[in-house]
Amino acid sequence: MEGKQVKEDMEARLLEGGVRPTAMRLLISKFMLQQDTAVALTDIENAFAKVERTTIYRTIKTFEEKGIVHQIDDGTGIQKYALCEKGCKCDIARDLHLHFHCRNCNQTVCLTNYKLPHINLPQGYSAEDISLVVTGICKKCGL
Amino acid sequence: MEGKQVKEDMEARLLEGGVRPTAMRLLISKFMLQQDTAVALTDIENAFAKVERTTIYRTIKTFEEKGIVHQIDDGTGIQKYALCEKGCKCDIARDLHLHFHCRNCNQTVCLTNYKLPHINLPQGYSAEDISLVVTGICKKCGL
DNA sequence: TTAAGTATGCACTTCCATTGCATTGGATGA
DNA sequence: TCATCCAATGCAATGGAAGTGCATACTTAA
Repeated sequence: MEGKQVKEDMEARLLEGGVRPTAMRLLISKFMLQQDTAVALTDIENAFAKVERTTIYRTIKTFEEKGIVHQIDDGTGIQKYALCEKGCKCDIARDLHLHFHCRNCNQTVCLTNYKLPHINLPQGYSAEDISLVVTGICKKCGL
Repeated sequence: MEGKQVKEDMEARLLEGGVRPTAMRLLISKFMLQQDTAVALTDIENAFAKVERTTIYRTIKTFEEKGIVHQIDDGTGIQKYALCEKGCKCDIARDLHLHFHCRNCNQTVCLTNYKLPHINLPQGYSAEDISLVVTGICKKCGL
């Protein structure tokens, strides 16, 4: 029952984003929903051994274009992704948030409650996107 | 005369950082000093066609370890580097600054006058490094 | 001048992102 | 129901950048 609910939710969300909710896409999006950290392509690949890398790659790209996931560059050089929150428009002031990368466990999390501070820019510069990544030791590793 | 001054300055700076000021290292550091944007390995490689990639790579790594340059991850997936300012200890509150990446000209600059705002973290998390990159249109491209 | 340690050059590997093309599958209209 | 079309998926291959092992050249100090 819970599973079914989740499935329907994700399905609605994909449709809303203009993405056809294929089995593959539901699978991948549900997987991402279950994670509490940002995932790399390889993570998804490992979770679904049978699925082609390319498929995952393109699925994620589609999600990204449609605003279903956002990309995170945590400084490791490996692209990570996390589901956007509901109603997210990736608006700088309202939706973008802080990311934390733990150098010990190598995991990256979205701190969605920690929005970006206001940032001043020199005259003539215009901001379209902001990436704020704090690196250090996370709660789990810091004990 | 100016050139000589620069050379001596850089030499002093390398020595200060505990790096032997070889011809190669002076060359590379001086090149970086002249740039007003962060440079990628490839940029340096192109500037000095005769020099081995690996040498540049290791030179930069050395610089980075000794706190002479800092690495910038501007979201392009390509590592960029810029000289630290004098007296920089890469201290979060005092030295770290904002980076701006222009999606038009693809250049990344250090806005050293724009220090990082204070950032709150959830209980249990500790910050060691912060990367703040704003993407958008720079002054030159925005006209 | 020689020995030791460091820096540089060359060749090679690995990892991940990305693309082209063939194939499958699902929606749609006849 | 069947034919058709387009989107999604799978497979193979490419490309770009980071990184490493080893041989050689250079510097410094004894």
